[in-house]
Amino acid sequence: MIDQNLIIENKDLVQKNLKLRKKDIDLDRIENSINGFKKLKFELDNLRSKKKSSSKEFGKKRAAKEDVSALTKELEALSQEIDRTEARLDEIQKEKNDMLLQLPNLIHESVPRGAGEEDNPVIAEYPPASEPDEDHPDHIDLGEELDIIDFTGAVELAGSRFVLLQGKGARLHRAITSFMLDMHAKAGFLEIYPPFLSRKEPLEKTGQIPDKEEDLYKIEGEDLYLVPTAEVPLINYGKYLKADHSRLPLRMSGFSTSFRKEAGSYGKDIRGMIRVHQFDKVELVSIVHPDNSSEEMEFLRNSAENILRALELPYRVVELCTGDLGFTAAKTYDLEVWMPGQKRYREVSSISNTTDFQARRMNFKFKDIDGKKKFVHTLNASGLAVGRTFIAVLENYWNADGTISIPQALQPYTGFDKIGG
RNA sequence: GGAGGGAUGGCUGAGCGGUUGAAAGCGGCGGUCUUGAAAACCGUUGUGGGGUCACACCCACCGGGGGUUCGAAUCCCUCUCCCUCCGCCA
Repeated sequence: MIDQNLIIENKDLVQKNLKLRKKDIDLDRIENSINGFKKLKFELDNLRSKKKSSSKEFGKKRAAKEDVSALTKELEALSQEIDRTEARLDEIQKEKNDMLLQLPNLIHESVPRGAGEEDNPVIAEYPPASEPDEDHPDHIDLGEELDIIDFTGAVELAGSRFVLLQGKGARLHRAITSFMLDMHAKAGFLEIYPPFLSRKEPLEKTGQIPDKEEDLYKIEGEDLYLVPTAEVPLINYGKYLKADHSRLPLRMSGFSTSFRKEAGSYGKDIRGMIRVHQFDKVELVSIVHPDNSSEEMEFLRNSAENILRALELPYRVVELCTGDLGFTAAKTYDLEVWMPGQKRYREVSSISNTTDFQARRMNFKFKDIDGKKKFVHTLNASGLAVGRTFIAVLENYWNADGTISIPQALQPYTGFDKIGG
């Protein structure tokens, strides 16, 4: 949520932002709604004030055994008027809040202009040493040949867009998770193992609801959803920890299996384990002083890149342009790993600064050194998506003899240095 | 699953129909004292909204929602969550 006063005081800025995001939202309507709300709130407060003092007077009069019938009538009438005004205010407030929740975050001024994905500039590139081989096998071929991925078995159990790993495949996948968590722990992130189910409220606070509600799995008959990312429990947990300036930045790493319906991506990446309903991800989250969020974003980016560097995987860094930026983000970098089997780069991490957008939604403030309460800034980064990293290892470490080498850094975790052969 | 008990400010915990936004203690902040610190003493200290250049001031909030009443933290209903005991269980 953005500051509602911005709509009144700096409507041009908000309007420009919407234009950059190609969103068509009627700001005048929101402005009217805000003003209407304020006016009615003022009226209501005055009525309540009157009632309060009259009620006190009533108490005194009755104690003094004075006649109270005129006052009773007056108060009854006042109460009725207050009820009516409250009802109207509730309505207008709900309407106002609904509209405000539809507004995306303000874009950071450093973000490049562009219409969509195709305009995202590549800002750093560490390409593979050699040219891609035309008939390089992909993870689907490799997984089946080496008997470490069973796609049809997974379909039998859970349907399409699920995957089942076995033997060394399952162990490599687990090793990647442990490796990542250890790296981040060494860098000072507080490791968190969160619940994989979440009540609705935390999802609203971090902005998945309503923006991405159709992508969430809901537990029938209960107020519980499967989390689409550990960002939800981690950021919300950050607030629970009650930050003050001496504890910032608060850096957490969290593992969670993530569940997404992938609604709206029918036909996209249907083969393989690139886009599945259930995937593991190590997430990084920072809660910081508002002055430091840009700097922190670079720190998170570096933390995520460290994993790719340690695994010696080719990758590039892309910055999302204005037209491709997510709802809550002021600025986003994507890390894309090279997948020689697909002959293209694929996203393994998304690093976003959501500035005070989530903080406002959840009323997440900290006590600054001057004693004032201010909104924190929140950031999140994948560090990294485990399944896609697994794919990248298979495809990049494939040898011409059909085997797959294990990256040096992972060998202490897998206990073997090779799959197949 | 069965039987009870509870939810009050950063924390502990009083209040159980009117002047209580809420005692007291702890913690936090400021000060006196001290070479410095501790202790002691004095003062101060909830959140959100409206309002203001900033104050002042006004309103709301005692787990959520609803009700009774002129008036509710206090009474009634309901939901949620937590705790204790028993059963079951990775």
